[in-house]
Amino acid sequence: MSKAERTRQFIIEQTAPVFNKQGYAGTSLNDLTAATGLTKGAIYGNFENKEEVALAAFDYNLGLVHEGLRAGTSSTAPVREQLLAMPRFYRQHYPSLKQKGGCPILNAAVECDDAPPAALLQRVQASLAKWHRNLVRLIEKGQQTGEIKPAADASRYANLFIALTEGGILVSKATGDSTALFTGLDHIEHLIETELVS
Amino acid sequence: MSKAERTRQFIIEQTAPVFNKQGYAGTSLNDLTAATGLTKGAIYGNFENKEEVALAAFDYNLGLVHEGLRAGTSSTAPVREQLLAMPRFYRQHYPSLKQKGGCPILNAAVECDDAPPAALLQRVQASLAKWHRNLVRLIEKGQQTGEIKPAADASRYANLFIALTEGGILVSKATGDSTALFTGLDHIEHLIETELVS
DNA sequence: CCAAAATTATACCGATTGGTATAAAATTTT
DNA sequence: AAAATTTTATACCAATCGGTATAATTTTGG
Repeated sequence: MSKAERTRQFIIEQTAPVFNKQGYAGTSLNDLTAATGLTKGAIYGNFENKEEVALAAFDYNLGLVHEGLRAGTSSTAPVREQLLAMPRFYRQHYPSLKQKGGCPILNAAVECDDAPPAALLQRVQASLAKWHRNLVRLIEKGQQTGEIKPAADASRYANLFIALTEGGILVSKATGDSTALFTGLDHIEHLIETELVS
Repeated sequence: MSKAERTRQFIIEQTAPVFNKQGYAGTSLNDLTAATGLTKGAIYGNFENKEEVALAAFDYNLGLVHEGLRAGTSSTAPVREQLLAMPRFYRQHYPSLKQKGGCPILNAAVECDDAPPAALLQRVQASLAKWHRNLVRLIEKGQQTGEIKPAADASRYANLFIALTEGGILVSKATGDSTALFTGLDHIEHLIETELVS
């Protein structure tokens, strides 16, 4: 790992929460130098422009969530357990997520769904599609093994789980009260237990 | 209505969708003059500063939604009908809302939950609290009249309805596919019919 | 219609924006 | 350790930022 690669990683790690909190357009180069203690020269020696730092920071922020979600369960565990791992993760790690600026998909989606950069919107769309796809695959796998009711509409439940999670994070973050999120997570667990698990 | 009052209202109406799309910090004075065809002099003759325009634009955007919600039902109608009016409103008016930049509460909440202006965050918190309070009051009113099951936790359902709506708007706006929102609205209606109405 | 007042346009301000050229410093290779 | 290369710091650029002072223009009241 060369010096430049280490510096590049350092810049990403230090600026990622700043981008997540202030937005990708709302974060200035001054913010980046302040967060890293480096100068513009160091930043522009490792990145083409500000957008490239922003995109790398988004990937990093998303990776943290993805990693935490994956760490909560095993792909060999019962489907019920794998499904319940998602609300459990957000319940346990919401304080940490909140401290880092909240859900990166949520923040980035609002920022770029009506304005550039298009590259950020593409990442948001890809991550939402992946999240949905993973939930659908998991539910359908459970239907094949008989763990999940065969009549359940996998795509519908995936949409509900994502909306309840993101909507809950939004409200809880804005109000400073985690009740809204936890109520949504409770409901996700309730749906898993009563409408999905056979 | 004086000339200045008309101009002030004109500025608000013309810039409100721009603020909602580009954000309140992300909209420049240049954007305001471009959207109105006026000059800085006209804008600063009617507003103290950019933040005052932004706050007025948020109030206007919120008022449009509030007005549409209120127009969909009567306070003398059955509680079931009043509750169902909310998902029905979002189902019917989502294209129009999307065109104007989406839900103003959602957009403003993400922008100001980790950064100034504090005045915008206060408005977001107040509007979320009001939305929640209205739902709770409506459900509890239904419980007093026997229209709603007495055991139902009003606050919990209010949280679920808000999260499902906001989360659905977020995902649908980002993906360009209204399915996510409509699935959430379906579920709200389902909860009203099966768990609230007695 | 005229004069006083209110409203809008123009020109400008310092500060900050993203970005670059180049020099200094640190790393890597020999 | 010296030389070659890479990496970082400094100084600067034009453009844009929010905001203001003042002049030109409209409205408004008499």
